[in-house]
Amino acid sequence: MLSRSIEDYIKTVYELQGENQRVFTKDIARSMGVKMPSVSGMVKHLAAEGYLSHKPYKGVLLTKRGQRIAVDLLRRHRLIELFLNKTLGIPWDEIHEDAEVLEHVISNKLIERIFNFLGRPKFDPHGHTIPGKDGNLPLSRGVPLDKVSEGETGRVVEVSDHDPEFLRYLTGMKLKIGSEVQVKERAPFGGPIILKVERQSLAIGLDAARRIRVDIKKKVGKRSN
Amino acid sequence: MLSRSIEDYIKTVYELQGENQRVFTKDIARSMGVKMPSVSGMVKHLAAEGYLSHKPYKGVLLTKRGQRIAVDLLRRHRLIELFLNKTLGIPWDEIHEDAEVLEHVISNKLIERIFNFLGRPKFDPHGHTIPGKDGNLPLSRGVPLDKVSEGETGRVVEVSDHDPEFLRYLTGMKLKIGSEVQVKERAPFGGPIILKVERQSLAIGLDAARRIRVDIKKKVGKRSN
DNA sequence: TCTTAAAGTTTGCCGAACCTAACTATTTAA
DNA sequence: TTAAATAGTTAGGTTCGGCAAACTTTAAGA
Repeated sequence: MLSRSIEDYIKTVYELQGENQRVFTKDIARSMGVKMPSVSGMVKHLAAEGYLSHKPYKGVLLTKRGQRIAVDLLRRHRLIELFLNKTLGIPWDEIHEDAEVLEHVISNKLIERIFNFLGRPKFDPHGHTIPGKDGNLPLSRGVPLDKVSEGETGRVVEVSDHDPEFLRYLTGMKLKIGSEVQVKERAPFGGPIILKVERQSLAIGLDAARRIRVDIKKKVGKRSN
Repeated sequence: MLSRSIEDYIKTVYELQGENQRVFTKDIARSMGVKMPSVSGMVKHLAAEGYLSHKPYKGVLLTKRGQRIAVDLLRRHRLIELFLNKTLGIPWDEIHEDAEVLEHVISNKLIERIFNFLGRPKFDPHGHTIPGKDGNLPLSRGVPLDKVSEGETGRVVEVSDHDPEFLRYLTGMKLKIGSEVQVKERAPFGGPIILKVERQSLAIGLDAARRIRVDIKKKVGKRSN
């Protein structure tokens, strides 16, 4: 049985490493709220156990074994979020912290019961894909909103879940999974993106737009490319 | 924040102390699966923190403060059991171990949400009363089945939840909360009790009978006492 | 190139919660 | 009443996960 702490380190590296970029001691320390020597020590341990590879002074990279643990945690996390949301009606900006704790302690048996109870779902309340029991993580749908060109219309399919403040901001603007949005205007020099949502006009910052993924609606009656 | 370990010690003392009898090092050690020196050490710590009083060589007793923590845990435990049973349909012989872990990590906010979701229930799936948020523990209903006289009829209202084997034994005999039972015969010298359940005759050992509480049905047309 | 700032590591320490071994108090029974 | 058995405690050690202080490596700029 892996300790809570070890699981958290692996998870943090997974989140920071993005598209397989090396992850540095300082970033792990900042993200976990511990000091660098603690990270150095744990990294050495995790490397010895084969969860990640470590080039001293050059950062770490998860091994297959480490990846698998991180993806399993992600499965747990997302199923727990969906479960809390569906049963207790806990809003999407409040489920993350509870799931953060529960993902480490809920038994596999319970997770599979939850999975079946929820009807073997594909997405969590933020629209994130739910990894399979086999460790397979389906690709995200859609594209980041900040990549969408003027005039295009799409449906919100996924939003970043780490910052509750951001989720409340979305809620305040009536943006949710499934909302239809049209990009009316993209201000230059990193300026806001002007959206049309439910006949309302709405300005949204670039940082926020990057955290929203939309499925572009194919224009009918016009061929693209 | 109390550690998992501290909460478990307090809970164990609570369970062992019954009607305010002193609890001994050996019993705590056996019940928790640790060695006696670990208990001595922790007891000293818990006494210093005011959770229990300790007379060396003479056992411990929870203080008001300790009692309160134990009862809060009991509330959490029972609400979690009921929640898992109601939502996921987990049978009564399997909910205990999950609840055992979850009671330590689920936030108060989540517990109160669960409480409301369940309709502010009074009993868990084993018929145990659920303590209030204020630390008030309602009395158990009914009387132990081994105290019921021959000829009397009652309804099962509560069963002990610690031994899954026992719960499966009850399930196998179609005994559940709400079952109507009549004591047909009580064998002498600690022999079995013969019950009538759903027109079936059924022999049940004294140890089992002690773990079942029934609400005696007042005989109509006859005055008692 | 050389110096300095930043990042990373090593060393040695701490507290929590466990352990074994050795010692002490209490209870029991000869 | 006293010896042995049982229960409890103390002393000292381990592992885990964290820390500060001191040192090393790498990167950046003069």
